[in-house]
Amino acid sequence: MKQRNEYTCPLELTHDAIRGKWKPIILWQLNKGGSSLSSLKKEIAGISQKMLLQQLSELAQYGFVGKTTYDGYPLKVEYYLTDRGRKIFEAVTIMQSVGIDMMTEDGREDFLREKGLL
Amino acid sequence: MKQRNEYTCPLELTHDAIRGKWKPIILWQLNKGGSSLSSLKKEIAGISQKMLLQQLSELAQYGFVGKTTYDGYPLKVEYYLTDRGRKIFEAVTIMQSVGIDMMTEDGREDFLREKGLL
DNA sequence: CAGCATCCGATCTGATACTG
DNA sequence: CAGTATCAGATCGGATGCTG
Repeated sequence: MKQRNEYTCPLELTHDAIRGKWKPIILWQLNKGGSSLSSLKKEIAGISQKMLLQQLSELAQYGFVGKTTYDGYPLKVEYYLTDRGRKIFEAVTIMQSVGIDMMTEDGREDFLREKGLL
Repeated sequence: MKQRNEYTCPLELTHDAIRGKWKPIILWQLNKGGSSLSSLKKEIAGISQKMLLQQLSELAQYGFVGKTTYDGYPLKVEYYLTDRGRKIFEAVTIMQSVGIDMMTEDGREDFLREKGLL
């Protein structure tokens, strides 16, 4: 993910931080509890391992996600939301609720049909 | 802005809706009150007219932004936040606060310096 | 002042194959 | 199971010039 060279306000920074296609869903899943790479992959339909790892590491860079690696075989790793991750998750919650709003609003059937939601 | 062909959850829909580089800042500005194209352009440093118009119209498609056109010359148009826009703005507020968090947290100077924030 | 069209380089994403 | 590398197509964003 490319970031700006310069930020004029904090909002831009956070926006960059959750820009990726899968980030909100990853945060959503992680909020349910720590998870391994493979479980996340199962839970998030359509994501590739590359994308999952890439976006996880970006979320980690911004301090939204933490990671615990356990020794031994088979390899085991757990990803989890940090405090900051839980805070940004509040925004994700609002997004979810607005999304439900859009999906259920009357008079927008065409719009939704277009998007494959109906 | 390209959207998915199919959504598996409302969250994805909303995420797509605010994905663009300038959308959160536009929402932020509009929350201060209705505004014309040219004022927005002045208020948002670095945005081009094309991007501004494009993202405004996408925000309008999702029902976050409304638009009033007045007759006569010179042309006059006012963009404003809808109710739904004000709701998604709550998420933007959280993003702003998390951004401030990241900017002011101790021990991350290097990270922030990298991003041109210090 | 508001808005549209086009061209082009920068980025993002996904598929695939490979390593510890 | 976890993670990395690479390559190609799709998308995005910015500059510029034109219209009502």
